[in-house]
Amino acid sequence: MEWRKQTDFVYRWEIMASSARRERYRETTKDEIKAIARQHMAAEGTAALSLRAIARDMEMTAPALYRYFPSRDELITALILEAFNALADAMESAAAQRTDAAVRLWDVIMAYRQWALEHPIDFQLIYGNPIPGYHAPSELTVRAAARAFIVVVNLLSEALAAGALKPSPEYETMPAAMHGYLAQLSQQDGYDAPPVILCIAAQGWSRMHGIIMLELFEHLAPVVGDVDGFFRFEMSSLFRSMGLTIP
Amino acid sequence: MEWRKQTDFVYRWEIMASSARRERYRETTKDEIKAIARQHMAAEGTAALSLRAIARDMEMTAPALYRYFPSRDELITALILEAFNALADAMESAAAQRTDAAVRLWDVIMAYRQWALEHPIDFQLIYGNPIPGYHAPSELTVRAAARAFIVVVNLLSEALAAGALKPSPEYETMPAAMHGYLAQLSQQDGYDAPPVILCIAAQGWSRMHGIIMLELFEHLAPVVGDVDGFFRFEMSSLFRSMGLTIP
DNA sequence: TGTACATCAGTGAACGCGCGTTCACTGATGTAC
DNA sequence: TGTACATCAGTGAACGCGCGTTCACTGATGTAC
Repeated sequence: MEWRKQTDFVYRWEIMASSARRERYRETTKDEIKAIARQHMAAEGTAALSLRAIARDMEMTAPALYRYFPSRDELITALILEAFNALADAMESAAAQRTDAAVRLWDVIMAYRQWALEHPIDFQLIYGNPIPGYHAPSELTVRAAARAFIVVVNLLSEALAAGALKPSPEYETMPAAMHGYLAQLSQQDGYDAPPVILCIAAQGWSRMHGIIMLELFEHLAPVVGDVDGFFRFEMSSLFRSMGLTIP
Repeated sequence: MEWRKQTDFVYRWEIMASSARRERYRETTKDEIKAIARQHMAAEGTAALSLRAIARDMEMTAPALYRYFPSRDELITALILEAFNALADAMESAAAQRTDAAVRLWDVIMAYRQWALEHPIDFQLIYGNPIPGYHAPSELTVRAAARAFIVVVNLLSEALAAGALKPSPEYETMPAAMHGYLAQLSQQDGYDAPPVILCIAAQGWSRMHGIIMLELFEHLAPVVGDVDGFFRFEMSSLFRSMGLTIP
């Protein structure tokens, strides 16, 4: 049966080539589904996502979508994970442009807000109200969310090591429970940074988040007028308090 | 027609008494509708509010609700306005307990977060994703939202006047556009405070908001462990930077 | 006080709509030898 | 290379559900004199 092995090999090649083509087509269609889902959410809000509406826009019938996603919830999960990763990608690529840690940290912060403003729906999807009836598989989302946080933590660590970051003595007054948790967290993968760094990262993150969230829903503009200026001013203040020079 | 006037008077009394009773009943029912609406949103998310579901829970038919609210959107508006006012009430009452301005400011900040945690749905309703298909009448909501902000502004003004609040010189670097807007805003009713104060209020507000929003959707606990401690620590830091003593 | 009338809360049926999901199917494409 | 077979995308009908809103109505309560 020498020839059999031979032909088996050829067939396997052909299978691969063909199924790869099919696979590529599948991925394109999946991407289109997700893109249209995002369009709908942008127009009507995250909670308005509907398989039938997506199918209508794709000139397909609704059951056809079940070839690509086993249910509405799995589609939402895919969108959420993609959003978390896109945000982290944006931050990582911003961090990769320049050299100085403080400058890169600034770039990352600006990239975070920019991504949020350019993808308001994805931002709402990951950080806003949950969609009725949907429950995120937290083991997946927590890990995806951590990626973005780690970018900031690493830059802070770098700045600390370089002596650029000088944490104020007030961090010695950090609550004991929090310090304990952070000390334990710092041993986990991706988080090899002292509690002070993790605390600063959390502060920076929550301050950014507050402004962006208020900005996204138009609560901030009536109060400060120049939201962009306010954001930069607030972040400058944070940098100054850490002894970092503002780019 | 002397007697007519007499009876007219009596009748008007009776009308008042009866219609007042009916009016009271109407208000009770309206309150019940709103309470059940909140229950449903708490269970399923703000976007899941449904008149039919409310009616079912009240053992009524759905059309009956139209005696109390002309449409679903008006019910949502009522809920939003009530939430804004309840939050402002909580803050005002916290501000009224003690005497020292810094202490009262601290109390107000704690009351803000406490209200948010105790009324997560109302908080999402006013500060979270909009409900699909609903558009808030901004002329009403902006004014309702301002009440809470003004409480903080007034306390800061008081602390400034008393010499307790010492704004750092970094406020001189405030963006020009923002400074201009705040200067103009300060002339409006309720806002008689210099730009520095309005800027500090906005900073405090957005910092609180970021933490609470992340906390509400369970994003913060995995990062800092002790959310309560983190919030107090972050607010202490703000107080320290303003020269205010921490209660 | 009694009586005709007006007001009001609430009903039940209906309209027209949209939803997620299932199922048996068709027809095209790829696989096996 | 030709042919039988398997895989896969997509259809169309259906299930059972829920939604906001309208309409003509009933029956209780309040009003007017």
